[in-house]
Formats: sequence, structure tokens, C-alpha cells
Amino acid sequence: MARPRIGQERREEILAAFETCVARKGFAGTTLADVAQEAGQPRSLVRYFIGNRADMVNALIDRLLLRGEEQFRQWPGHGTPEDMHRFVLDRIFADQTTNIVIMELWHLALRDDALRTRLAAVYKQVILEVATMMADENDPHPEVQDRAFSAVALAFGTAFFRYLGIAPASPARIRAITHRLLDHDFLSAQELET
Amino acid sequence: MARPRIGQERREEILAAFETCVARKGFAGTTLADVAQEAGQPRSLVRYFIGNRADMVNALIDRLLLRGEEQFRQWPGHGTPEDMHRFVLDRIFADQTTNIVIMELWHLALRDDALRTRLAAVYKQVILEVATMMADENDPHPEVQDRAFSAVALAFGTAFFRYLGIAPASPARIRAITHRLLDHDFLSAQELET
DNA sequence: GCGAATCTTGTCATTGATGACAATTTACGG
DNA sequence: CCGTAAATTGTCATCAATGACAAGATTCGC
Repeated sequence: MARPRIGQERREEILAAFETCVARKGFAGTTLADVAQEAGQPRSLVRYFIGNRADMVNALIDRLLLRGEEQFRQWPGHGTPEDMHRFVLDRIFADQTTNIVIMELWHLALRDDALRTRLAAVYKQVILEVATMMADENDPHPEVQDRAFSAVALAFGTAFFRYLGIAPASPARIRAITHRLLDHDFLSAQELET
Repeated sequence: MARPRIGQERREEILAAFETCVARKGFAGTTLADVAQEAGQPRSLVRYFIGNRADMVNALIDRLLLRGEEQFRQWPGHGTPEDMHRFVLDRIFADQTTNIVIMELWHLALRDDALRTRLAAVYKQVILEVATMMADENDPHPEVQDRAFSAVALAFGTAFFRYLGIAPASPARIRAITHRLLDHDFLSAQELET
């Protein structure tokens, strides 16, 4: 009985434009006018379809986190250390544009309890998935979880350092180190039980 | 022949207040009025003694980086892996307030080439210092540098994860892993030469 | 006390981003 | 073609943060 609703598509366009702007200028540096221009729409339409600024930020955060969580559903479930390493490095910490947006999320999370909790859940799940793969069972030992923790933390730190132009002399060596972390016999029994 | 200059002391007070505000609300969230209130001075004085906003941000960045570089001059120069580990974790990645400010610096560095370069120099030096301690010589092998890289990246990632409330089941286990990274015989010769 | 440099106060204009909203146009069902 | 809900345009007020600056007060050497 009326004009057909195209709100959802418009929302998607606007959020995609917002994400592009955030990757380029950050959350704080992106104005509604920036997003509107990037989306090729007048600013009033951005407000009409999404709402005020807080609504827009929340919508983008949801979109980003949902996309991140979606990646886990494509998780292989088991595999060699090489598989795990490739998955973590190539899928989770690889795309530079995505990484910039992730850093923006981290920054927001510094002063947003709810976001911090959600972000924590994502990384906890990454660690748990890696540990599950390592142990090939559903409830891996704390020792395995901590080795997964260290492998993911190492990958995380490496990804951040890459932004500063700091890279290892040999990336293959870092990969070898990570493989050792993921191997069963990395630490002596004595060290593991500490 | 005139009123005595107290500009330097005032500058210090203002920058200290600015740092407090940045730790609390971030660079983007801190206004000149916030700083002025924190310092107990009218806003016009902040402008008088430091200048405009860009001047203030640059002054704080200088202050922070100089303080960070200062820490290296207290570096022990050599020591056991335990010493290194304690130094890196307790001195570089320990203080929570400082860490928040460091994260703010990282965020700024995303879109500030000069800052990114300076920040990179700091972390490169940390890695080089660790590698020098490990090898106990001035020009450590690339292999040693990469192990130092991985140890520092792991510490970095661990510190960031702590903000999300993500901690290993046993911090001691992470410490043991780090010690292994710093040990000479961590990787086989074959892996090292990759 | 006086000149001079420095500090201090207070106010005003500008700017950029946001929120609000009236007026108009579009596209569909009947 | 007509009513209606949705979409679209354009404009205006507000608000916070900044920058600029005039006017006055302080403290020194002389």
C-alpha cells in the first residue's frame, strides 16, 4: 500500500561506507557528512535510515563483530599446526584494512565496557578454538589453553608490530617458533605443571 | 628586568594534567577545558603556556617518548632470562595507566607517520636490547633478534589481552614459555637457519 | 616609583558537527 | 487516479571546542 521499503539495503550501503571511512580516518575522525559522501547520499538520508551517531557506531560494531564471529563457523575444527597457523595468521590477523578497523575497535573498547566484553569473547573463542585443535578434544587442559594463548598473543603482537614497520628478519622463523608453541612436547613436564 | 619566568614549571603542570586526562578519556576525548580544570588553571593560561591543541599533543608525545627512551638508559645491559623477562614485563608492559596512554599513542600513530616512526624506534630498541642481552654481544645474530622479537611480541600481546580480561590460566606458564624463547637451544639448528 | 617583561583574566567570534524538521517527491495497492 | 507510506531534499538552530585578543595585574631591575 505504499512505496516499497529499501531501508535494509540502504543501511548496508551506509554501513559499508562507514566502515571504509573508519578504516581511513578512524571512528573519531569520521563525520556523518564523510559517510554520506562516501555512500553518495545526502547526510539527511544517513540520519533517516540509521539514526544518530551513537546508533551508527553501534550498528557498525555489531556488523564487525558478527562478521568476526562468522569466521569461526568456517573454522576447520582440527588440523596440523601448519593449518592452525595459517588460519590464525591469514584469516584472523591478515587483512590490513580489517586490522585497522580492529585497532579502532580496540581503542573504543578502552572506554566501553560492553564492547570490551564482546571483544574479549571473540579472542577467547579464538584461543579456545586453537587449543581444541591442538588437543583434538572439546575441553583442552589448561596447559594446552595457555600454549594456545601464547601462540595467539604472539600472532597478535606480530600483527601490531607490522604496522610500525617492525618485522622479524625471517618470518619463517616466527612461524617455526609458533609451530613449536603448538607442538605437544614444547615444554618439559616440570615447566608445564608450574 | 622583568617578572621571573615560570613558564617551564607551568608547562610541566599542564602536561601532567593532560596526561592524566588522556589516560582517563583519551586524546580525542580530552578538551583544553578538561586539561585546564585538571591543572586548576583557566583555559587561557593553558593556551598561553603551551599553545594550540596541536602544540599540546606534540608536547605530550615528546614527553612520553622521552620518558620511554629514558627507561632504556636504566637497562641492566646483561642478565639471566629471568632478569630480562622481569624487566620487559615489569618495566615496559606493567603499569596499567601508562599502558593506556601507550595504547592512545598507538592509536594516534595509525595516522601519523612521524609518530609511527618514533614509536617503531622505541620497540625496535627494546627488541635489540633483549637480543643483545641474550647473545651478550653487541651485534646479535638475526636468529637471536627474531627470538627476541617473538618474546617482546608475546609480552605485547599478553599486555593487550589483559585489558580484555583475558589472562592465561597460569601466568607462570607464560613466563616459562618466554624463558624458553630466550634460551639458546630453543629451536633446532635446522629451524633457525630457515 | 617606573619601565618592562611576564603572567592572568575574561570575553568574543568562528568553526564544524550534530540534531531536528518541514516540504516535496516517489512508488505502490486499490 | 488517489490515498498512503516511504523515501528524499534542503534548511535551520544549537552546541561544544577552539583560536584570538584586549585589558589588567604582577614582579623584577633600576
